[in-house]
Amino acid sequence: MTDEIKAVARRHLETEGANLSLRAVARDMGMVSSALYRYFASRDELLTALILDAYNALADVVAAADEAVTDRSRLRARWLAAAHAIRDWALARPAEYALLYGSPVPGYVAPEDTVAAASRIYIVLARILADGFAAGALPAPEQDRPAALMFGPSLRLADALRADLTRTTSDIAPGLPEQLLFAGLTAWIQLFGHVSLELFGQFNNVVEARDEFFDLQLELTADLMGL
Amino acid sequence: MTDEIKAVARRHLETEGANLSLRAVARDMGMVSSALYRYFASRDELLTALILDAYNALADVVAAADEAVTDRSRLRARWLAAAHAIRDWALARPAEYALLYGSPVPGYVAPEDTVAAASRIYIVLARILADGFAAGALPAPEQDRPAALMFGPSLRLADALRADLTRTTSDIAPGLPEQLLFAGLTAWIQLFGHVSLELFGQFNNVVEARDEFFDLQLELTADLMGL
DNA sequence: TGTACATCAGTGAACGCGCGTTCACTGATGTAC
DNA sequence: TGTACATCAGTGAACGCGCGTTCACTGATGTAC
Repeated sequence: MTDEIKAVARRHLETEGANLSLRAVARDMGMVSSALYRYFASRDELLTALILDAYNALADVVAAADEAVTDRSRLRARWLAAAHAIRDWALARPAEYALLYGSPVPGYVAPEDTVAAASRIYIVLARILADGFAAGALPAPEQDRPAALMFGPSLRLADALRADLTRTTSDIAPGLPEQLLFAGLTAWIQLFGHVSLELFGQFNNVVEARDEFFDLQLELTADLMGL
Repeated sequence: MTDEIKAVARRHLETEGANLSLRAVARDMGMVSSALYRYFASRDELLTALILDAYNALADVVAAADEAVTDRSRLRARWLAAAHAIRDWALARPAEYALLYGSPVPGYVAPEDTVAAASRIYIVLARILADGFAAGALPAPEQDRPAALMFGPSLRLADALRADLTRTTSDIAPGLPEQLLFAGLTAWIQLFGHVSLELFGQFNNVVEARDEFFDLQLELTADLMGL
């Protein structure tokens, strides 16, 4: 029953954005609005449930795409599969993607429990790098490989940033060198930046062949990480 | 007078997001809500005016930052200056940035005239590449330079994408080779992706040393374009 | 097999609020003669 | 210098709507004896 409410609410997100209306949801279900309070204590709680579900659905989809690459040493294939899964999911459920990664909903503050769900996807992505590092398949920062680009003498990490990377590494991918995490964050920005710009309409009148464009961008990010 | 209304409305955007309320704006100005209709025909028209102003303000700031580099051949400095101007502006006016580049406002459709304003900033950015190309200061796609990364044999541009690039080039930076535009688009995604993710809270608990992080990302994008 | 009772999903009315937009109006200011 | 008129910024009431949340309630279903 709460599942049905959430399904209807998700449908409303598509047209109304995050201005989710309890009454409208109830109306769509042929119920009276107060009936929803048997299942959710407030509008914000319903919104939180939707956000949690979305984070988890996305993480599931990405983990499945990664795990579908049975030869775990094919790091590049794993990255491409995971990234495609993210974009496909986002294109299929734009409103839910916007809920997670779009402009913050005014007046809504995400409760603590969303943090863990939000980081699941990052753990999946970081594992690709961590596996590669453990297998010795990623280039060391010094080597003359594409990924080495960013670790030239002029690109020393400041102490504060190094501390961030160390902390995030221990949260998400214990043992991963900070330079690899940095490369991963760069790819992350490129990936989510791409999907967000595309979804939020910034590609209109600029790039229409979006699948091809995305594929090329992905190859770049894979090079950047040395996959 | 319309300026004062817009100023108050901008203040409201900060707290309410795009759920801008005419009545609230009027209240803040000590007026009755219907008085606003002497200046704006509807709520959407006010929103459009705010969006236009924001696009123009951002483009102005970026153009000024670029032009402050008096030696026009210092392409890398010009790119860094422009990019910093974008981020600084976004951090100073997060709500207006979100209005332009965040999730679309449900039910609001931008009228035609916003398109020209929206592309001004791209013209400024593309001019950096165009100047560099005209001066012969940018590496040819074949050269063994960082920017050449993305034009290896495995990264052929599909016809549809090539057509997009040609069209966009003629809109924004006539004469610019499509490979350079592609590099520019990649940098654009990295830049706006970074600013959006940062502003929309995705860096929380991940990267706190954001200025340093941004600087490093920018160096990367500059390398990528061969500046 | 039948009665008494508890559970609990959903109802309907109400509270108090906010919204965009319209419309006839007031009343001050400026202009023309 | 003084009167008549036009302009026009802002008013106030109203329309019709939607919202989240509360509360006492109905009435069907299941359980206990």
